[in-house]
This record gives sequence, structure tokens and C-alpha cells, in this order.
Amino acid sequence: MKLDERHLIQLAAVVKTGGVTEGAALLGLVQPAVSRTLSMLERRVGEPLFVKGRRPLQPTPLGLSLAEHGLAMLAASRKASDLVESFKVGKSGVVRVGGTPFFMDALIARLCAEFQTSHPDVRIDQSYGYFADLRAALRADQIDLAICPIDILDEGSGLEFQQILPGRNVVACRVTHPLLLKRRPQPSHLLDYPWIAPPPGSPLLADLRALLLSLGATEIKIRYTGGSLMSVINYLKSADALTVMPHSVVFAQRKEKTITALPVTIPHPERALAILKRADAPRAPAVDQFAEFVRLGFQDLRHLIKRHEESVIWGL
Amino acid sequence: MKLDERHLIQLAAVVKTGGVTEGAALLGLVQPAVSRTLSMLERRVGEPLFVKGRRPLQPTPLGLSLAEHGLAMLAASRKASDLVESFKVGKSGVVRVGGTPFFMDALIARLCAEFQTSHPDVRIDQSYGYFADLRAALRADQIDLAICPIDILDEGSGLEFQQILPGRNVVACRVTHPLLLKRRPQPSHLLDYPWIAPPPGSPLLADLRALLLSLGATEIKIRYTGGSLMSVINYLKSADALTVMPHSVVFAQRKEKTITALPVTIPHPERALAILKRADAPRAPAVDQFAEFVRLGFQDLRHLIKRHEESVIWGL
DNA sequence: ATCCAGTATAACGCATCGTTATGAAGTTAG
DNA sequence: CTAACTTCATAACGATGCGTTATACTGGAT
Repeated sequence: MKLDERHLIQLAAVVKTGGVTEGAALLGLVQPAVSRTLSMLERRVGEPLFVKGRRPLQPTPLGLSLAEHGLAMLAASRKASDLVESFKVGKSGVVRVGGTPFFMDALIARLCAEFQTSHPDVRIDQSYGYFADLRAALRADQIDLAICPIDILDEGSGLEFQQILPGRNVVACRVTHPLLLKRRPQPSHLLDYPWIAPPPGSPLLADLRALLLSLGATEIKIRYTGGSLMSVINYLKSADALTVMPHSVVFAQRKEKTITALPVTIPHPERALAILKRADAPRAPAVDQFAEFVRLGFQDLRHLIKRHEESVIWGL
Repeated sequence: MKLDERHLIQLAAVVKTGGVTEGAALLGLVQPAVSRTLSMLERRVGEPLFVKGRRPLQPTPLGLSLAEHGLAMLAASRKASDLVESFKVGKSGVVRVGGTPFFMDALIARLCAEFQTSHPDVRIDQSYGYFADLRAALRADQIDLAICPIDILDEGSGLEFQQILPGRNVVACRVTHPLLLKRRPQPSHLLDYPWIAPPPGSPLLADLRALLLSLGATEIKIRYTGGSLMSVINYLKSADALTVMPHSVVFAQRKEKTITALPVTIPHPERALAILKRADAPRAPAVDQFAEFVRLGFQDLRHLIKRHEESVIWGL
């Protein structure tokens, strides 16, 4: 006995409202259509669904039971419609965002939480990676957005990107670090302290290498490595170690007053922190809304970060 | 955004099975039909439901969410179909059965339980009444079956009835009643004991009146009334009282060895215990199955009851 | 590079849907 | 008890969309 789902929904509407006319109105239909549907349904089922010659309409037990199932379908249909609506305006869906570990931990996680106060039904899947991985993941449609530093020269092939911050890296240390006491620290002093190596594969590590080698270090003295941002900060808090970090990460920690940056410039290619998307692929509206939210969030922070950089690094 | 429920079900089938062809097969359809449905759905929703250029087919988050709702509908549809099937063979539904109180309590309740060992999804709504009420209830479609004694002469108008037992009433008492010790009890002795009046409106009460008046009692000595069968039996157990009961009820209690019947014949019109149905109205299959179950149950009991009657009342 | 399985597209017949118009039945009020 | 009203059932019609077969296409495997 195969039953048309639409018929059951109409039955449910009629039983729920207690009348063919009202039931039809509930579904945006007209009475004769529903009336005919009920006749058909009754004929196909072969059993009466309503007791005849009674007004108001009274369903038989079978009619009532079938109507319950119809109601389940009606509810599911309504939910599906609502889902589509909210998806199309970016109020539901999934945002898969990948990015460089320190930056995600320090800045993006917080933004995710803020985003979801206005978009509670959007799920965010975060993952970590560096530019090459992220680009590949974007191309393979494993993530919707990447947030990472890119060399200004790189023109993404088929990738669209929006700059959100300058991508400057700095030398980070705890606020009580002895080097901060010197009026004019010599770059060579940097070699007197232990170093934390940023994650392998990161631009941070490359910059660290370049920096130390430029100072004449024949060999890099690494005392700690492998930890994510929280580990690195906790390590820094308890030792006079140094490491390389995006300036924005140091900025994000300013309120804690535990770490800061040395007034030292690391020579590295000009970079920008950017949001990368695939240019061609269609994106879920929630993805665009999230990207825009992030962009605006950093727009607000931009001058603060700029000021912080000037005061800390350049000592202005 | 109004979505066709059938489309969502097809989407669910495709996502569930992981392929258009298999999904179509699951629904008893053909691949191009489902393929077209998906295209339409995608166009109407305005968002991709599957990631393009991937095999095996991989749904987008939106597609997956919609498919879940479709799955709910598919499940409801399946359940509805099953419900109709089981209803049509009498394996589900509701049986509303009314009957005379003592007979229902003593014999029918047990049969209801037995019936449901083979028909667990059939609900039984029991109610009490006497012939006139029951007939009215049948006509008003408030009950599906009535089980009660009817005068053999009464030809039900528009009612179909099947006799299941002879409807003889007897004088009941406890097994230790003194009258049982007399070899040949005089009818007048009946007036020496207190009586329990059966429920008002019952044939039992009418028979009691007729019996006592025929014995010359100017006034009937009632000491207890108003109780249902369980009360009456418990009263009888504790006193040398007498009352009128259907013989079949006494029979049903034989195993308890607490009450029995006096070898006294009550003069009353010939009656039969019968199952009454409306002849015209369509009945749920479960109703017919239950009626048949009751009929067969009493067919098995008939000769036992007959033997019991002969031995107890006639002392054969 | 070729084959194969699975998917999209096309064209057609038909069931059924939704519509308006109208008749029938049940309910309520006087 | 009749009259008026409401509600449901039926009829006819145009149109949408379904399911079907046939066929072209695309991604993945050998």
C-alpha cells in the first residue's frame, strides 16, 4: 500500500484544523482539491478515514493514526523549508575555515564565538595549515576559507583573497625579559637567550632561521619546540626565551601583560594576512558572511594594531 | 521556499544509498526521474546540494541536512503504509466493545487479553450498558460491538447478531450456602435469605423481581446493591446472601470454588447471549476479527457450560 | 588512451493537481 | 419546521510535472 506523502499531509492538516476548508487554507490550497484528495486516499486505503454524516468532521481511528504520520511529514517539510531559508541568508550551514595555528588560536577562535552570537546555527569547522596546504585544501574543496599570511607577490591562481592585516612577524618574549631594559639592544644579544622554534613548515620558522643566520649564528640554539600557542606562551612566561610570532598575536595578548615584542625588525618579505576563497566555486552564504565578519572585525582593529606596532617595535 | 515533500524523500534516498541509481531503486523509481528531481530541487533551492564532479556522489552540508528531513518523511511514509496494511488485516486499530457488566467482567476481559496475544496492536475500549443503551450506542457509532443477552424474539432492526451462548440466569450463592444441603429445596426458602440486587436496568434485576414476586413476596428484601461483579462475589463469599446472575458468570467462577448456583429455575423469556454489530456500517477488520475470536472462544466453551448447567441446576 | 559505470538530458504520454462553478448535506435560527 | 447559512462533494478543464525509454556525457579505472 503505497501512499502519496502529500495526501497524508493534507489529511493531517484537515484533522488538525477540524475541517476540509480550514485544512486547505492551512496548506495554501483550496477546499475542493483537499476534498478530492481525501476521497482518493479513502478509496485507495479501502477503509473510511472519517465517520460519514458527521459535522464537525470526525476522523476514524485509522484516519487519526495516519494523520499523525502526516503531521510528522508536515513538520519535517516545514523544517526543511526553514532550513533553506536560513541557509540562503547565511544563518545556517557550515563554515570550514583553515588557517595558521597561532593566528587562529589567538584571534580567529574569538571571532568565531562572536560570529555565532548572531549566527547560532552556523557550525564552524576549524583546521590548521600553512599556505601551501591551505591552498590545496581550498582547491580540493576541503575548506571554504583560509586565513593565513601570504607574500604580497603571490597572486593566487584561481583564488580570491582579501587582505585583513599587515603580516609582520616580531620577536616575542615575556614582559620581564632583560633585553627590554636595554636602551638600545644590540641584535647580537638575541643570540644570548634560548629560542623556541615555531611549528615546522611555518613562515615563522623560516623567519627565525633567516634572522638568526643574519646575526651570524652558525647554528640555531633551539630549546623548545612543538607546542601550540598556549604552550609557547606558558613557556615564555617562565623563561627568558625568545621566539618569532606574528605581531597580531602579540597584540592579541596585550591585555594579559605576559608577553610582548622586542624592538627588533625581522627582515622578511612583505606579507599580508589575508582571507582566501576559491574564486570560481559557489560558496554557502554563511561562508561569505563569516568572511565579511572577520574582515570587518580586523578593520576595526587595524589602527589599534598599527599603533601598538609603532609603540612596541619602533618605540614611538 | 516551498519544497515538494517527494523531492526531499528522493534526495534522502540518494544520500542514504550514495547514488542516484541506487536511490531510485530504493524508491521503486528509475534513475532519470530522480536525476531530474535533484536538478529541479537544486535549482529551486538555489544552492548546490551535491559537490560537482565528484564520484561517489557527495552531498553538501545543506544537501545533507535536507536529506535528514527527507529521511524523516520517508520513515513516516513507510510507517503509514505499514499501518494501513496491518489495519486491513485486522492487526491494528481500535475495537470499541460494550456489554452487560457481569458478563464483560467475568468472561470478556479475559478474552480481550487472549485476543491481544495475537493482535498486540489492537486497542480495546470496553464500556458497559444494557441492551437498549448498547443498541443506541451501536447506532450512534459509539461502539463497534455489543455483547449482551437478547430476547430471542427481538429481531434487531438494522443490527446483525450472532448467538454465542444461551442466556440463562440462575440464583447464585456461596458454595457453603445452607440451601445447598437440602435434598429438595422449597422455592419459598429463597425468601429466608438476604438478597443482592443486580444493577438497576439489568435483565438480572427484572428476573429477580419476577422470581420473588412469583414466590409470593409482597416486597423484595434487598440488603446490598450497587456493586460490580467483584463486589458481589466478595459479598456472597461472606454471607448467605442470594442473587441472580447469568449462568455463564457462575460457570466462569467455577475454578475459584467460592460461588455456585442453586438448583432453581428462574422463569424468564428465552434469551441468548449474542454479539451485536451494525449490519450496514463498514467495520474495521480488527472488529470482525475480535468478534470472530469471541464467537470461537465460546464455541469451545459451549459444551462445558452446558454440562455445568445440567449438573448444577438440574443436578444430573 | 580506452572502456565502463553511473549520471545528465531529451521527448512523450499520462496521471493528477489546482482551479472555478455548482450541487448536496448538515447545522442553526427564527 | 422551514429557511438560511455553512461546509463538503462533484464536475469539468487547463496545466504542471511525473515516470518512462532512448541517448549523450563525464569521471574513474585498467
